[in-house]
Amino acid sequence: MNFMDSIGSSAPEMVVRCQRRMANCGIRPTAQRMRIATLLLAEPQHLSAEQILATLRGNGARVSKATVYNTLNLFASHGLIRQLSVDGSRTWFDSNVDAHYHFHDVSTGALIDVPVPEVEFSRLPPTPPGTEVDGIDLIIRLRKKPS
Amino acid sequence: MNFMDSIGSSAPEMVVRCQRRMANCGIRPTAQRMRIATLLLAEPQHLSAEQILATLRGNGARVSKATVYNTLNLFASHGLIRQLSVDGSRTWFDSNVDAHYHFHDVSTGALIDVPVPEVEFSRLPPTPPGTEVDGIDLIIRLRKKPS
DNA sequence: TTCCTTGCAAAACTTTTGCATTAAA
DNA sequence: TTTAATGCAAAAGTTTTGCAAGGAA
Repeated sequence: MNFMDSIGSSAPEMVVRCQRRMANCGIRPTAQRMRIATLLLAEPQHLSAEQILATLRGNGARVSKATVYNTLNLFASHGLIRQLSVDGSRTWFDSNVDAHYHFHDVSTGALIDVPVPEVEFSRLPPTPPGTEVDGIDLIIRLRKKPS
Repeated sequence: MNFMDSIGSSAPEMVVRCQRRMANCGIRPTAQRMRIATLLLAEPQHLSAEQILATLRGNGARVSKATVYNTLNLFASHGLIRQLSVDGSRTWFDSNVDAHYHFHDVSTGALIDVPVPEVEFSRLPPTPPGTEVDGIDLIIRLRKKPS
């Protein structure tokens, strides 16, 4: 199976962009990796491993669950994607690796990006001795408004 | 087995306080629940279900894993404790139910409380239509300072 | 050939559930 | 006595791992 067979109906420029991003990390662009990348990196979104597996198989791809997890972990370790823990039930893989925050609608489960400029901290705690800030995970939980 | 047999060596005033807090929620103070409560609610801390099970059994208690999970979920649903998702590997049960945030030291795994007054938001995003803020989960990830 | 990747199945973990037994009101 | 809680084992859900087979360099 070659690359072009493997990527389904993805837009050519997206395919090229994924190849470039993977190459920048020294990740070999195999058929399965390209399918996962062109699906997840197509737009800013949050997908679970199971969703990715189901979508790829629905598109006729031959992919194993192990490869989906291995690939997502590989991508995350190279900063191509980000892993999110929202409620502990499963991991969400976020194609948006720019700094940003999240809304989490508890009633629907929806996860919505919040751009950095929409949040301003006028005060942050001093970090414990010997440590520095590695990143800030902010989840604004939402509920349905009663009225 | 009666209450006094069940609570191990907990300070009497802690036992009474746990009984009161459970009574306020209409939760029956059984032996296992009292042991779990007097352990977890003794101070502000973050414990996993497995840690609680191991500690209680180390203290000579007869408790099952199912009861630990059922009890922790019961406590959480009544607002006696709070569940935290930090890295998706497991759930942390937080005895501090006052509003607060967290440091998470990625290199050690340590979880440290950050009091509300130490963080100030000068800007927060408008909530999507029909929703309102239910709560804010803030985790400041820490790494070892290199120098 | 040599090294890396994949698929499959099994294992590992965390958490939940069914059901008979026990304890509490 | 009547209802609720517990323990155990099994099940369920997610993620990882071992290993043989397949593919790329």
